[in-house]
Amino acid sequence: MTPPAIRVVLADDERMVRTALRAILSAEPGLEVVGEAATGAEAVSVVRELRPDIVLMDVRMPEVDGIRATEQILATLDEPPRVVVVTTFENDSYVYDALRAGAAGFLLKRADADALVQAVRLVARTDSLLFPSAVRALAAEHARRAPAPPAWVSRLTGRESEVLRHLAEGLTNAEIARRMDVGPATVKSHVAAVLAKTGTRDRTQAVIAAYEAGFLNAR
Amino acid sequence: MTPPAIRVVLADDERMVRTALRAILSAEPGLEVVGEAATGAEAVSVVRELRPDIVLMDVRMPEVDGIRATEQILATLDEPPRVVVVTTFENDSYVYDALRAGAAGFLLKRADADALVQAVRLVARTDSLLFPSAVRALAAEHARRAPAPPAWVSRLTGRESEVLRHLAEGLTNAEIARRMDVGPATVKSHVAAVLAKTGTRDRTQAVIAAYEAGFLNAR
DNA sequence: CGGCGGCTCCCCCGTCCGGCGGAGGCGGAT
DNA sequence: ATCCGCCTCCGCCGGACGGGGGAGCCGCCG
Repeated sequence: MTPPAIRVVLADDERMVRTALRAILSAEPGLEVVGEAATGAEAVSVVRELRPDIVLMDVRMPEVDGIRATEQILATLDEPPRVVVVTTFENDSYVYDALRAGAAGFLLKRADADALVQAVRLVARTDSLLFPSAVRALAAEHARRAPAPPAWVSRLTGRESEVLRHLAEGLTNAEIARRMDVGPATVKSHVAAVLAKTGTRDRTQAVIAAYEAGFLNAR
Repeated sequence: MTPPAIRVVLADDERMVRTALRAILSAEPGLEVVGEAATGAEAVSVVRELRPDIVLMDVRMPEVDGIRATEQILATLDEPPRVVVVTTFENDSYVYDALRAGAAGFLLKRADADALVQAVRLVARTDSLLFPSAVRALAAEHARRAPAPPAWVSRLTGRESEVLRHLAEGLTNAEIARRMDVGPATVKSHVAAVLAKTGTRDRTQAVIAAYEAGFLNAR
């Protein structure tokens, strides 16, 4: 006796993509595409009705995006399906959001058919295991989450950077002077330079700029 | 003609674990365990010599941990193997480090044999795709990475919270007063209260405290 | 009804800060 | 040899800030 088929719902706003996915998955024994959706909202209702085992969810969709749809599905259903988020990737930082939304997997559209099938089977079967280079890209991306370190960062001289770090510790000029073993006047100069280069008007704004720029994480 | 077997190296400091993994993997057609290592350093040299397709790498190992070993392997070899990091999980934030090190996959020790095999095959074959609830746990963990919002957060009154947010925008008291449509004196009072409750001495330190506490993300 | 906490505002005072306009030294690039 | 960037300091000034000590008003709760 064959085990019950893995029931899959496809959510993607492009018909061609759905067709392609359906073709690939339907050709597989043990896999059954039971429904499709073209928007996030539709995905939610379709899933609610059909109760599939797996949802292949595109990130970019009209009305409600894939991430929100995933959230809603996982939040409102008792035994939610495993949601696999699908993306073209490229400039996507969606990966992280997908994770947070509770996605069970992540799939690149350029993955070959074989990998796709394998992935679906895997996700359907287990709640444990592995992830991919896609996520590595995420990690990098996340590290890059200050991808455009504002120009001023590179313009700060060594001393100015030191001063800014100390500012971000909440030190007064006098304290910074002691720590850096220079006169208070010098610190004032450096602070002034930092303010000018960061385009801020006082130490508080400079500290904010430092935080926002991820300046404090850069080692 | 059968395709060449996927060549696997096991790196784990516990012999029993290696034995178990070997037993599982060797039983699979198309998989071949070609080597073992008990330390990170050993793993690096074994991999260098045997050039496997896949390395199952324990995180916790003597001398050099799995993360570093992974880094070294990926950095020093031309065609490095896919490294799958293995962990017992539990309190691990290793996941993230593993990612950064360039691991191609992540595997829980409690994964069943079937999933393990599947995972190895998958990683061997593709460079694309998916990851697991293990990573979801990571995401949660990462989100929880400010698990103890300092006590003062809850003590701030509504107005004080508003003021703190405005401070974190780099506004002066006068500007805050205008935005909140109150007198400057009132803002001074609130600021004083914020400083007292946050245990800081000036607005800059208060802003730092707000950032460190994740106060600004809390909606 | 009497606290009590939160919000609003007041004055005074000393300090810190940031803007302005310098200046000297030093090392590397031109 | 000269210039330029960086680091080091100086004085002066006005305004912003933070501390201290109030005060009146409201709404809630016992």
